[in-house]
Amino acid sequence: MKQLPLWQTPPPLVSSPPQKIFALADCNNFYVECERVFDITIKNRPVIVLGNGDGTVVAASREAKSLGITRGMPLFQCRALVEKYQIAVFSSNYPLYQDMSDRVMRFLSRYTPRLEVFSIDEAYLDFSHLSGDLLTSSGQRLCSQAQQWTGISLSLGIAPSKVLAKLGSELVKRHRIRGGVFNFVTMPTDQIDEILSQVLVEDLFGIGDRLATRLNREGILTAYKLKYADHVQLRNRFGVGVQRVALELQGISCIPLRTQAKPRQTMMVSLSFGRPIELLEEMLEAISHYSVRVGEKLRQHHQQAGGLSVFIRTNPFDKRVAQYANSAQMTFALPTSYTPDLIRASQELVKHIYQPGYQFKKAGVLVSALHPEEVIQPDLFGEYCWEKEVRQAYGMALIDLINKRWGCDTIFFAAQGIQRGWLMRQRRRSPLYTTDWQDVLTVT
DNA sequence: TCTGGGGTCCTAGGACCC
DNA sequence: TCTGGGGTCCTAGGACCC
Repeated sequence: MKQLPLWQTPPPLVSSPPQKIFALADCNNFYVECERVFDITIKNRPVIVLGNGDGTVVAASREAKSLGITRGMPLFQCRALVEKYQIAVFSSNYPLYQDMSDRVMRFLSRYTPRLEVFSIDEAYLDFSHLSGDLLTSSGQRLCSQAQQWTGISLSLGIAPSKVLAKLGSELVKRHRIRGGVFNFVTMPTDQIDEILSQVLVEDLFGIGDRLATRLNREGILTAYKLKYADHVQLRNRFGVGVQRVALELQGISCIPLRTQAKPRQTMMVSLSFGRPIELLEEMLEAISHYSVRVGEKLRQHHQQAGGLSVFIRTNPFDKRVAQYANSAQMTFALPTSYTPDLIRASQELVKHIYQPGYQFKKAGVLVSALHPEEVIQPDLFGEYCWEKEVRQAYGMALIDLINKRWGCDTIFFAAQGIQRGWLMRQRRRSPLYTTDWQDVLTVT
């Protein structure tokens, strides 16, 4: 007879576990609002913010959206609108946005210690400790205080799952709900279903264009249809992601709150050039320049890279020129964040994939297999040398310090080039109001 | 003339091992 | 002559997110 183990699995809980409650705090038109906090002349004007290289719109104010401008639209397509309606145009100012984001997140963390910073302008909060009748009022207080303390307005969705919470915050924006809160938790099921039947699947978090098209072909057009579709079928035909979304729509939480930031697995610097590059020499400069940026990022996060890859490509939108794209990767014998190592590696890789006669528009350097820098894994063949490691780390720290104090590229590597005619454009960036003493606003 | 940058997760397929 | 099956790891590519 089979012997029972000494320990027994505890019997299942009779009562169901306490309900989880998520709140998604989403900053409204975040980049635009960041600009508006420091420039009152654009409070009521339409505003757009352009992506790196000033090529496309990455954020648009409500006024700009109502004129027909959408996220992702190339600037040249809306230039006429910009002039006609005197739209204020900004290059993106990431140091400013990141700093404002940090302020918002610090503010949110006063409301709950269990907070997941999901993106630069969104965070999930654990609201499970609040009783049902307090959810909406607490949320409203949070929104008005955020506006007051940080200058940024929020949309808050409260629900038993992340997908529903996200949808709630979208509904706040779509219907301009006063108080800034949409609460699914205390809502009866038939009312939720009524709302879900008016939401298209492509508007759900986790369902992009491709999946939406495939789901539509199967007759699943609305969130309501997805919620009540057969899970096993969903999983087999569309993957586990879609199944999870369906369960989350039922209020069954499948995507947990991640309060501990997962260490990054990759880091990338990839930018379009201000003008196309043809010469290998220029490509080597650009790729070296990107490698320097990657090195700074690695050291800032106290990480070292075990692998590195580079890619180069022509402009896929330009049908008149010959197209070419390629990438190459390598592994370091020892993980490194030492810039000369990164430059050497990426230059070697680029030499392998570069082809003359093409007009290159974009390139990138990606580091992978990241390790925390304090973990050292000496290699089998004794290449590791502690003194050398310390000397290199010291050198890099010094360069980083100087560049931080006196400005980016006060000290730079010759490989980065001096003219840098290929650098991306960024003509309309606002001042670094919060991260550079020289740009602090003065009131007179 | 001019079309973003930086990530994550999942899946399928191949290599390898026992 | 007959030549397995299952697990794990890695990688590339696809899909998604903001």
